[in-house]
Order: sequence, then structure tokens, then C-alpha cells
Amino acid sequence: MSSQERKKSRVTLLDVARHASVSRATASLVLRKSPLVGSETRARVEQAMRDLGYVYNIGAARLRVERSQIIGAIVPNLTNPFFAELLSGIEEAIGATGKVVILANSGERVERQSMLLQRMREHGVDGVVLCPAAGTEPDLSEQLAAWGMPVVQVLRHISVDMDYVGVDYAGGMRQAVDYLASLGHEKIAFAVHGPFHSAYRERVDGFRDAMLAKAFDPEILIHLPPQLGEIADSTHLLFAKATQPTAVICFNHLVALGLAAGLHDCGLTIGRDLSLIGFDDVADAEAIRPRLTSVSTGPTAIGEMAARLLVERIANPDLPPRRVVNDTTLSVRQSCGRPA
Amino acid sequence: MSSQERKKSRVTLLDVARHASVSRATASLVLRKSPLVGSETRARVEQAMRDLGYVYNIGAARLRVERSQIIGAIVPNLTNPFFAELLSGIEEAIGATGKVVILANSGERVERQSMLLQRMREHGVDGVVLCPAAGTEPDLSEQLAAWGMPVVQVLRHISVDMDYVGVDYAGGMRQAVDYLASLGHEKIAFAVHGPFHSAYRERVDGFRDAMLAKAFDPEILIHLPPQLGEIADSTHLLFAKATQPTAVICFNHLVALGLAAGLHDCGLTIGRDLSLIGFDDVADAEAIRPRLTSVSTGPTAIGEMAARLLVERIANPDLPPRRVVNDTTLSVRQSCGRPA
DNA sequence: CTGAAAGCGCTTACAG
DNA sequence: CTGAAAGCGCTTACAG
Repeated sequence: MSSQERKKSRVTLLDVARHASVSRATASLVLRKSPLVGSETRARVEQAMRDLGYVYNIGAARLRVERSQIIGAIVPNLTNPFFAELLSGIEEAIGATGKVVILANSGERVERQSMLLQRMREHGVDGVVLCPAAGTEPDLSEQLAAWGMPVVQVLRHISVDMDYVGVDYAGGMRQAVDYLASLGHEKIAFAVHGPFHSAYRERVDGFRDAMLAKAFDPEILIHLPPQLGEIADSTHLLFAKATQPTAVICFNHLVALGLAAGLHDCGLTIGRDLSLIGFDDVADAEAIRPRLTSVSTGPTAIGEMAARLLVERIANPDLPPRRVVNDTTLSVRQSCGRPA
Repeated sequence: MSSQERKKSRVTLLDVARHASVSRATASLVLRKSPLVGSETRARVEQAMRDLGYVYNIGAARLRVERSQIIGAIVPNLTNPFFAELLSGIEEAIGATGKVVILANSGERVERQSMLLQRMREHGVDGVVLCPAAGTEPDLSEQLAAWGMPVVQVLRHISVDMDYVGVDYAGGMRQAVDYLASLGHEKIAFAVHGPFHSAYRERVDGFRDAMLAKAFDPEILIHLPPQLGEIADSTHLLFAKATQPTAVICFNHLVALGLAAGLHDCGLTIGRDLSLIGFDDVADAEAIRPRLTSVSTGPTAIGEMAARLLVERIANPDLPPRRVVNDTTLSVRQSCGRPA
């Protein structure tokens, strides 16, 4: 079928109305399932739609009502399985409402993020779920407000003026530290990496607070490079500080994977020579041996929740800003033992 | 800002035109960077756009020209890191053309996939990149053609009438088998799982052909359950056949991860007691110890290629259907040795 | 280069 | 329940 034929064969609501011998207004009411239309008429119209192969044109409808049924989702890194799970939760929940999600990857770049927001705005998205790129200025929030763009921040926050769905990183750190302390550990390192943002700060602060609460040295922070392969090869950094840790908490799933591999390379046995706790608990925590004890943050559920909040926000723009902070759970598996 | 104020403050092209003392037509030409407009006029119009905070309304434009600048991407499983990388390639390449991608997850369910295609059609997508759910009937292709919907199949194909971008699974199998044979292996198992589709068939057929070419027994197929945890616990199935394999090729990355873990649980050393080859080579092949020798399929590049083909197809609907089949590369690492 | 006009496919009062 | 009409914001000939 050539594109010309296609264009000619476009069936409109008026065609449907004529075929069913009703007015266009009535056909439109049937389309939107209005109770104003009698069931016999409705059936006739629906039959006409089938007969003619009618396709609803949301774009045209949108021009009248100010609602596109499209929402945007911007994440800093699609390749990270953690964000993939987040996205999967967003898509699931948004799809369930009959809407559709435009996906974009900011690649942790602020200018690219601006461009994407602008593009989404031109597409008339009803709102966006945003995991702000590291370095995003707080005043982005004012711009978005000036645009009248409903947004919910997810996992990272830049402003208290916008909805936020995230996780209780401090609580997670406490769970990890308390658990290690119960095993007898006192010299606990926190292995971090990646760019600086609210979730980074909350994890580090949470770690320090949890350590201080136990009167442990809160300053054993190990800075690791961003790439998976490089992390494994940087495992020696764990032992480069004055204090030799007997346990290490990982910033996230990538750090845990990398260190697990690196420790193996060093000939060290996890759980015996050194205890290891993961964070963010993505599916393959199960695939590491020994199985990785991990603080679970439930990215899928967070994505669903963020989507739900956005839908509410769109329906009711004047709601005060909300914060939803999910609890973490500690999944005890086999990577921690008593200090050597 | 209330939603009412927002509506009132909508700046249209006509406002811009008046502000710049030109006609709406001229303003429209400036918008689309037509060379017909003089540079002085152009500058005045652009200034007016800035002054007024004009936002281009793609939806309205779309109603005139039959092009939404939206494309759809449907994958069977977002959570699988392999598909996340694919998607990342698609998003990247589509974004580079200024278009936007609507993402959806079929969850490997055919009816859901139909619903998603219909929904995307109502949104007027210019085309879709589809990784068809297992069980998709070939006649979906006819329906899509009747719709006049440009589509490129990716990774899995259901019809020769539509563009396809995939990987040379048979070639990959040959690489794996030949490599193992060069190490002295003859009893090689293929560990499969998941639903049936073209990529499944091509891998299995490719495995058999490669084995037959070496005059090895081509029938050591091990069927594993779909979930990561269950795979590890099913490792004993490798040894339940009459012939005990000395090496196993994994259907994909999940199988490789699961079996690596399971073999560890059985007290077996990979590369010494049993050789293991992965397939699909996602990032964490590096995180397994020993490092996993793997057949790389490059999902990101495939996503980019599929996006590029779709853009071409949209521009030129009458092109004959094309097939792009990427070569795999064998990444030799440390999980294979000589037979025990 | 510009202006006036038609039209894309829908929704929404409004009068019947 | 129905019909006629206006309008959402843009693009596209067309005549100047």
C-alpha cells in the first residue's frame, strides 16, 4: 500500500457517523463511552467503526482537550539494570491507565536533560517522571513550575517543591551497619562511586550517622571508579587506608559485583576474609557466589509509585508537594561472617 | 500557576507573528528553518518567540502533515539487561534524529502486544521497532501492512515481508563449537530456556549444524527453567543425560549467570571440571569469576541499526524488505579449558 | 518574501 | 439523544 492510498483511506469520525446515520457529535460520545447515548445507537456506531476500520486519532483529540495521554520518563542511565527495573515499573503503571510513556536517557548530562525536557514539552506530555542528572540545579524546579509541567522526582531530588518518590537510604545504611555490628564488625568501609547527587549524599551521610551511633570510625570511605571492570581492578583500594576494614558496604549493585569479582582475584574469600554487603539488590545478587547479602530498594515498586503520583498530580495540580520514601529491607544471604 | 492560567497563557504562532509584525505563514516558515525567509525577518521572528516564550506544538503540526515524530518500541521483557541495552541503542539513535520513542513492554504476551500496537497506532506513531513476543503469528505482518505501519523486526522475526535486524546466531554457535572443539571438546551440551521464537530456533539449529559439521553428537540439549534462581538449582540437569558433557554453551546471559552460580554450588570449578561459554555477553560477563568466555551479540549496536532502518523505511515506504544480520564475536576469557 | 484562507480530526457547548 | 458550528494550533498552496 503506497502512502498515498493510505492517506486517502483515512477514516474519520464523520465517516463513521454517516455510516451509522448519526451525527458526528453522537459518534464522538460513543467513542468516549458517554452514558448519554442509547445502547441501540451505540451498537450501531460501534459496528460502523468496525466496518470502516476506524482508528481513533488521539493527536486530533488532544488539540481540543488539553491532554495528550503521554507522559515522559527521563533516567540518567538506561543501561544500569537498576534503572531498567525502575523504568519497567513506570511503564507498567502508566500503561495500566491507558497512557503511554516517552522514554529518554539523559546520560547524566544536564544540558541533554534540558533538551529532552524541552522536546517532551513540545510533544505536549501531560507530565514527567524525572530522575535528575547529577549536577541538576535546584532552579530547574522553578522553570518546570513556570512551564506548568507536572513532574515527580524519583530516586534523586533537587527541590522540595516537587513530588518525590525515593528510598530511605539512611535507614538502609543503618540496617547494613547494625547487621555487621551484630556480627562483631567495627571497622566497616563504605565503597562509593559515581557522580554526586542527593542519593549519594544520603547514603554517605546515612553511613556516617549509623557508624557514629555505634561509636565506630565513620570515615572509611573508599572511592572507586565508575566502570565495572575498573572496580574489580581497584579492589586493593579497600586496603589502602590506615584502618583495615573487616567488612565493606557497597554503594550499589555495580560496586558489589565489581568488588566480589576483585576480591576473588585477590584470592580472598568473601564472608570469611572480608564481609560484603550490596545495595540496590538487583536480580543477579542471586548469581554471585557466595550469594550476596544486600539492602533491597525495590526499584520496580518505586517506579510504579512514581507513576501513580504523577497521574494524581496531573489530575490535581494544586496538591501540595508530597514525599514518599520507601523503606529498604535487608536480604541476608551468605556474604557476611564474623570478622577475621 | 493554576491550570486555568496555563491554558490562557498558551502562546501560538499567530501571537508570535503579530509580535514580530509578520504573517503566520512567515512565522511557520521560520519555525521550520525554510530558506525562503530573509535573515533579518528570521531574527525578528526568533526574537519574538523568545520574548513570548513560544512552545512549538508538535501535536497541532502533526494534524496537518502526517508525521508525529514519535516512534514506538516494543520489547518482550524490559527487565532483561539484554533488552535494556537494545532499547538504549534505539533511544539513542532515534533521539539523534530529533524524534522521540514510546516504550512498551509486551511481557511476551501476544494479546498485550496487539493492544500496545493498537494504542501506538492511535497515537499516530510514524513506525515501530518490534521484538515480537513469542507466539506472534506471521499474519501480524499483513495486518501491520494493511495499517500502513512501517515496522522493523529486531532480534526475532515473524515474516520476510518486514525489515529485520538481528544477529547471526548460527555463526555464533559455530564460533562457540569450533572454539571448544579446538580445545579438544566433543561432548558439548547446549543449555536452553525460555519460550520458542525465531532466535530460539536459530540458536538450536545453529548449534546442531555446528556440531554435525564436526561429527559430534548434536542432541545434548538441556532445558532449563526461566528464572535465574531456578537455573542455578537446576544445574544437575547438565549431568542427567546419557552423555556427560565436558563443555556447555549457554542460551543467553541469564543461563550463563545461573549455571556459573550452580556449578559453584556443586563444588565444580569452571574451566577445569567443565567449560562454559556464555551468549549475549552483557556487561556482567566481566563480573563472573572466572571471567566468562562469551559470544557477543552487541545489543546496543543492533538497537541503533534497527532505529536507523526504521527511519529509512518511514522516509521510503516502498523499499523492498531488508535483512541486516550482524556477526557475533567470540570474547575469549577464562571459563574454558581442555576437557577433564 | 507576505497575507488571507482552507483544512487536518477531533470535542464541546448550544439549541432543538 | 441529535445537528450545525466553532475552534484547538499548525501547514500549505495560492495569489500577490
